[in-house]
Amino acid sequence: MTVTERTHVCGELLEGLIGEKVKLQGWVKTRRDLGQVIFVDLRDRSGIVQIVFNGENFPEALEVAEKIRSEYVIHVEGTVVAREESTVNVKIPTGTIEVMVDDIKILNASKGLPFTIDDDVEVSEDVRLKYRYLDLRRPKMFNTMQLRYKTSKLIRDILDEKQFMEIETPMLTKSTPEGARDYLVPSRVHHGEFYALPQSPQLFKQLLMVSGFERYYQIARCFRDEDLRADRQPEFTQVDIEASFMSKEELITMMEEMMVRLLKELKGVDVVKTFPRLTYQEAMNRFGSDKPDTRYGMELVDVSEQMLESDFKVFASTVNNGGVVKGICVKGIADDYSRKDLDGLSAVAEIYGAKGLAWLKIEEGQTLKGPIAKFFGEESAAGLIKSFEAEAGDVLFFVADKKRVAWDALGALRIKFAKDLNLVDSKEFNFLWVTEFPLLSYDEDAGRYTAEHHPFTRPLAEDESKLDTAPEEVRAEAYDLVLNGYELGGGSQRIFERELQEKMFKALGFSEEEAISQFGFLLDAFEYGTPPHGGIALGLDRLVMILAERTNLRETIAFPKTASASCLLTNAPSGVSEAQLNDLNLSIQKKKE
RNA sequence: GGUCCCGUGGUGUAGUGGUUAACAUGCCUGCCUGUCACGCAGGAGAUCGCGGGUUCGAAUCCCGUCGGGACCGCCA
Repeated sequence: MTVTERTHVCGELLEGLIGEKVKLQGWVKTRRDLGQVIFVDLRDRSGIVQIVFNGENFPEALEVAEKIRSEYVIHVEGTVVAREESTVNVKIPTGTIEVMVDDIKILNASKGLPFTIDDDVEVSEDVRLKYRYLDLRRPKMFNTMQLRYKTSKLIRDILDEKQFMEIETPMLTKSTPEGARDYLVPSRVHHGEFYALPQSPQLFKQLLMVSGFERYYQIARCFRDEDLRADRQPEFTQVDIEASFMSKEELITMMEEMMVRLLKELKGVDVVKTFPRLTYQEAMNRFGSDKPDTRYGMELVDVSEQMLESDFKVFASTVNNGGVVKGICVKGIADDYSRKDLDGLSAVAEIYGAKGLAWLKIEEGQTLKGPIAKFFGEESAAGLIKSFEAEAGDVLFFVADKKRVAWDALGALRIKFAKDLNLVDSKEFNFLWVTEFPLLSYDEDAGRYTAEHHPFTRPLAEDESKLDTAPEEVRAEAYDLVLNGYELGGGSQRIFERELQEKMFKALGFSEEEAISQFGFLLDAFEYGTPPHGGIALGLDRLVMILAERTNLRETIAFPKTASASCLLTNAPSGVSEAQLNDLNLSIQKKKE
């Protein structure tokens, strides 16, 4: 037979076509061989249709059909026929019809598969990644990739409506200090010199503002050579946005509108039009996180005051030495957690540097139970119960330590309980903004201040004067967009005056020469009429991950890296030839022991 | 750099000191004209990631190593 193009796709074949001759191409999903009749579920991107080979009518076609196996790609020609009522398959949309095949050609055979192409089959992730091209055949993966495409398409449409222009920026760019470790690319032309892959298009997008584009965006690939996490890949995609003459409020409103539309059009979910805002301090104090998940309660309560006079010396002395005592109340778990279970939770707190995790069970009649209960008299027990709004059956957990440790440990414990107790509704989408981040934080190892966001972030106007005197008190005009406990994106108003930018570099411990050699081009640009500007960058992979209700970034990336940053499909990274190294004047040192 | 979990036919699991290494599914062969996770009968397929140690004896215990995963550090 001569193979010509297909006339229809599998998922579209409906009753209206009964009696018509059709040509189909696709993959064999399953084959059911009953001897003189063979049924095949033929799959293409659009769906599945049952095709039938009947030895009575078309013995030659049946003979070929006997040879086909799962995932063979075939071309078939036949007639659409209605199924008898008793043989209708209600599980598939095309279940009322089938195609009686009169001719078939095998276009490409398939070896035995490493795993079945089916959403319900559990396969370990290393096998999936090695055969990613087969993994992506699974409908769930196809749907996620489609969701990703629809997300970026909709974002482009929205930004286009608002007069934003997508402009590409270099992938081979300059390595700069600050921030994450760079991926370096050696230069062949310039002996001993390197490009860096961009950690973000930050500097270029600011320069585009100087150039007068006013509204820029880019769906940009970014690279950071740091260790991976479930929600962190070494290369990832940012929706990078920058606008001139746009206030923080205008930008926030625009982003809120964008998120509302994404949720509505992609998930059919209505979310509140104005997102709650928390200052950094408030987020940390209430949730122990700068990206809090507000779909559940268990907020942190500070009981430092109450513990000043406590008989429990560990708590009292911590507060007297400038530390804090903070706690959370977990509702109704007293009967389900044994003393051993509760003691075991200390390990969670200890990861974050806490020396321990104290707990108290609340019993009927406002009494406390637990190893430290004896330190709390009737009055202080009542005080604690009131502070936590606790009831009988609840358990209180306390961390007494430096503020940072108490935040981190209790914040993590809160997340753990939400997960263990199944308090999280994956159909709920809670956006919020976190504002007033500290501009700088002191890095003990480096012995200097580093930028909390990045060195181009504008300090809040009222804090600007403290840049020289009390750098750690300066707040940034920055805003993080948080969704369900994930940092979706971060943005800020930028410094656009040379003088202020120089001041900022100075606060970061740069000498004048260093600032000029690293960022001189930016400082120079700021002297040629730079508009006030600001912007934001959204993590597209994370956004899609949450929309797809997944908890792992690899599920939203077609060809992701493993936790050790390798690609199991291509085996990258890998060695290169001597000739390649010679071109670059590079040699490989022995590994340090 | 660190802590923890996992590694057993193609795939997913069971087996925690002596088993013929079990089960499901997939694969192969045969039979079957209405199946749709087809069914029935039979068959092949695993030196238990790798190396070393303990032991009369190791898939099982110990050490190392490699690979996968989660987290801490790191991630402007």
